[in-house]
Amino acid sequence: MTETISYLPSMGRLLNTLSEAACSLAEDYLRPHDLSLAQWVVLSALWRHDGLSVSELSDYSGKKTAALSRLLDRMESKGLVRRSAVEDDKRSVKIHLTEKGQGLSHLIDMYRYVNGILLTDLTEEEQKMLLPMLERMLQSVQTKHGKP
Amino acid sequence: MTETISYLPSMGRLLNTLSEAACSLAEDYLRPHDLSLAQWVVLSALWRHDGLSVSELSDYSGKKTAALSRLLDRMESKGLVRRSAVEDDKRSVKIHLTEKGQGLSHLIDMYRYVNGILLTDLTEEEQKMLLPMLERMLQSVQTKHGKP
DNA sequence: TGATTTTAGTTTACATGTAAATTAGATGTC
DNA sequence: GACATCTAATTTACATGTAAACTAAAATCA
Repeated sequence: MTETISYLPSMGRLLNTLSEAACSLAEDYLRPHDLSLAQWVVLSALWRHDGLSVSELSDYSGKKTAALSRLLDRMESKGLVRRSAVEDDKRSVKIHLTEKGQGLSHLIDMYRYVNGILLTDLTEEEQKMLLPMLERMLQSVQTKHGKP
Repeated sequence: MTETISYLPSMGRLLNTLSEAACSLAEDYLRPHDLSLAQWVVLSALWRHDGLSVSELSDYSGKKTAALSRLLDRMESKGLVRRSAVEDDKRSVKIHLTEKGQGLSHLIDMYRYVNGILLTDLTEEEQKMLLPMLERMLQSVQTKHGKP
């Protein structure tokens, strides 16, 4: 590799790179605990509110139920969660933490670690502005995609 | 689903959601042209500078060569690009656009479409601040991950 | 020059995401 | 009550990303 190729600033590209870097940081943090970020997201929902259904987990995590199905398979065979039937509705499945899953609940603060690093070099003022800006951007995009 | 579950604001989560939403928008844009975003990223490098090696493509796109190898397989069988040997270095492989690949070069401006939507609801002033803020965040994260 | 180390690319194994089809169980309407 | 429709979850097929092993070729160096 000799020269770096310059390209026009793409906000999407930057957001994507930044997001992936933040995810890598989270994965680094979780790796010693043999947990993936995807699994952490599920656990973080259950730590706050055990016994959610798959659909509720989907709403919370933004993952499709198809993705969750398989993810939960792995988490179940790792002994992190347990599926249970619902009396009233035989289609529905509730997900419960096992002791092992509950035992990792101190990791609920992982995102603070990532937050801290992300915001290291921003002034107080910038930090205050950032969240609403990102939320407005998300709104704009979601309006164009799926929820118009 | 009855109640929405509230959770503390995680910058990583927000960035991730935003990034994924922006990617979905890009995929929507590209779908009619039978192109994935990953493929577009490769093509966008080649449109600017045809005949890059796999390593150079990796540097440009941020993708690992392992990921590129298979991606290029698919793009090759779709007739978008062509691999060619390098005289001086038999290990190296250069990637060239085919006519079909070249013919899609008007899509190089796709990211402007996404940029436009992302920035719709930000003031001029906010837009000016955003890029440097995101770049500083990226710097902070990369310092902690892999490039310290 | 011959052995060792680096480098470029590929391959393999696995985790994850999406879309579309499938299954089983509710619901609604006549 | 019977049939049509909707819903919850799963399954399947496929694209993509990572890490680690592998291959072949170049570069280093003793």
